[in-house]
Amino acid sequence: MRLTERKIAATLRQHGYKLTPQRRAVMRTIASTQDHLTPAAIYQKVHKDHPSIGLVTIYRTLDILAKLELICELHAGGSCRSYTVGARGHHHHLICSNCGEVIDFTGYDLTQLEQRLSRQTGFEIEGHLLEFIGLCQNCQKND
Amino acid sequence: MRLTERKIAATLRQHGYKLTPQRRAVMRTIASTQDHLTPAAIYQKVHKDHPSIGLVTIYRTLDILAKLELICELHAGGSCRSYTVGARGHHHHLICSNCGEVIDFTGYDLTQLEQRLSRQTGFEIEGHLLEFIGLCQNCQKND
DNA sequence: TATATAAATGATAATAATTTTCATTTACAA
DNA sequence: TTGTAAATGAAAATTATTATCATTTATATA
Repeated sequence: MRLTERKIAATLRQHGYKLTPQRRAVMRTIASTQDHLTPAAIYQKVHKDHPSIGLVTIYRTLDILAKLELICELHAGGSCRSYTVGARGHHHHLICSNCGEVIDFTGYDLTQLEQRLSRQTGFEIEGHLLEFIGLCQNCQKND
Repeated sequence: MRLTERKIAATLRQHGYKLTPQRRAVMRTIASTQDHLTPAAIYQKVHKDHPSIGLVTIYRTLDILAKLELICELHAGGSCRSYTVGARGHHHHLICSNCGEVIDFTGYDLTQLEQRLSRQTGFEIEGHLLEFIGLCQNCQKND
């Protein structure tokens, strides 16, 4: 099922958010493409039709839509990074969203999936990022 | 096999990078903990013993170590995000590191792994991030 | 339909993270 | 020992994001 502007509007209402022209514009822009857009790119597109809309409103709207899971977020390198020694061999991360604790885990192999994707898309795959986000035991208690 | 300072030094040399006291200090700091550290955190730690070292050098050193795959990078929300309509149901991303094209793929289920991790670590898992990075067909040609 | 009100907006400033520039210093090959 | 390319530090420039606050507006309800 394709995500429609109507669907987004309804969900906003359900959660008590107002339906403003600015939000409509952002929704329409995101729904109009399959591409992934950065906040700045969305701002530029929206700005053409609605020159008075502010970048801040874009950010606020994106936060809401992401919280309602109407849009999804991805990270493609760049900022917000942290580092650790690279445990030899493959490992992935489990990150506490509250305190930031990171647990490495091993023993999960994505080779097959990688081959499938490579075959299906023609991509030459260089690497991947697999992370789970959640609350660690400690932060669950102190909630 | 644990990553040692010696190992890091050798790899640097192999790739024609000089072994400076500043790089030693960064390496020693990263190798001394299992935690994941942000560039700023690494800077603070290094700064105690070597007050003259600059944050810029930390960034430069991290870039090199990451390129040589001696350390690994993770993204824990925050900046560097982009958005798309959330295709209903689960999907993950395949991102071209050159042109930024994003392909969504479905049909890969991480539920079992999630349950295993939850059992083993006590985490209450809220979500995950699975992305493959590579070169799309087009960018492979124009190389 | 008018209106009260909480929510949303835009402008601006503030903060944070990262990169660039460039003059100076330094590791190391010869 | 020395020449040279590479690395460094300081400072400024970019870029991304968030906070503040006075003004406007969507919408529930009278």
